[in-house]
Amino acid sequence: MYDLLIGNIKELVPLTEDESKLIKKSFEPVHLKKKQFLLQSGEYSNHMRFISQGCVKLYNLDELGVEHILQFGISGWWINDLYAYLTQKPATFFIQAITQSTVLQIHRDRLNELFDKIHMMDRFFRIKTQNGYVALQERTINNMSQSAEQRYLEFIERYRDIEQQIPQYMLASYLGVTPEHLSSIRKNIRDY
Amino acid sequence: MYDLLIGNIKELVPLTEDESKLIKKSFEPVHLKKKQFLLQSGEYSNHMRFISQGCVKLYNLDELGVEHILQFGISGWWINDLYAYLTQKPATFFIQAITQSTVLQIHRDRLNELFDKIHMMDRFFRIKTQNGYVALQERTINNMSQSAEQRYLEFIERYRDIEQQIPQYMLASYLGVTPEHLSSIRKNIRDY
DNA sequence: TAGCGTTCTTAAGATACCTTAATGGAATAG
DNA sequence: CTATTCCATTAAGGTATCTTAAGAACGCTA
Repeated sequence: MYDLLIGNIKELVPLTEDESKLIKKSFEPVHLKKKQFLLQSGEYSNHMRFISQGCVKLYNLDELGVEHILQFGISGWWINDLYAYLTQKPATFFIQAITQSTVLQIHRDRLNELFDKIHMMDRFFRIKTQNGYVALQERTINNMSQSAEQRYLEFIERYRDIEQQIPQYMLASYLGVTPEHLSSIRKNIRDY
Repeated sequence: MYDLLIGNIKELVPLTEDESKLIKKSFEPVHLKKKQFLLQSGEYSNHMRFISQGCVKLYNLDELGVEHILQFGISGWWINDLYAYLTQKPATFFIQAITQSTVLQIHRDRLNELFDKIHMMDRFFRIKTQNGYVALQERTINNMSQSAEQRYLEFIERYRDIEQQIPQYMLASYLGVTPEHLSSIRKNIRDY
């Protein structure tokens, strides 16, 4: 369980054996049943979270109560309401398990200790956040310049592993269209 | 000119006098005339860039040649084709001056030296990127859940200083609508 | 001062996507 | 095993936004 986490970090920065041990000790596992919440709007987000197993979604509700999925997370991904975590303000997002999941989480205080003890942890999160930023930029550009059909086709090609774990209406929410419209897009594709 | 840069860093992390000097020495100024390019698609982006003065835009062109503005940058902001910078692949974006501008830039090699010499530089860019990520997440949510009119009103309230430096058709591009549509939105607002 | 490029506006017709409502199949709970 | 909820599909009518085209206002520059 912890091997996936340490491996994830070592992909980007070097760690000594002692540092790896210290990191492992700082994370605690959380087990989630399907539909269980890891975070709800209004709560405080005091942990950085790494998905060890399963599939979760990060979403918010607009004034009309409509759900907008900002991000999915599967095994090997980090997920959080980063704004709430950084500012220590109440969360505006929900994080909920789509399937039974296991998450490794570290409290902010402990992570800040790691930042001070291990220079490479600062670097790891810098690079990780940079990569996330780049991915989000690309999504933004795609949302601006592509039709819903193009975005759908790109998603299923790129994230086949996620598509197979989520219901279609959640994918619709992520893509920014209604489930009905996604259904009709799929029909058009079937009919060539 | 360099004071703005050092001040920008010291807002987030502490620096010694020596470190500040080292940082200043590592950045070089670039002067841009209106419409001049700082980076063009296809080129390599080997510098991190800080806008000291003026106003620039980061955009790409889609298959039809339509311009999509991903980000504006004004005095005190960082701007880059981060993907191209990080991967050392050819840029897919353009960075172009909207008004006469001054940019301070640092070469990747020199920045990496700073990362090794000054732990706080890793932290600075970690925090800076986190903040950028959070802002981009919020924009993504807004794009998914709000009408063009709501996005326009939010932009002019939040970024009044940018709005006053850019032509309206560029704002339309940033908001993801046509200039004609933005014009009609403004007409509706005038008429209440 | 005239002329030209740039930017903004207006309007008509086209299209992508939404809303609502109804149906049937699949998954889940009791 | 049955009842119930959840999910995907279909279709009709509505709305937001786009496309195209034209003209007006503004500011450079010759």
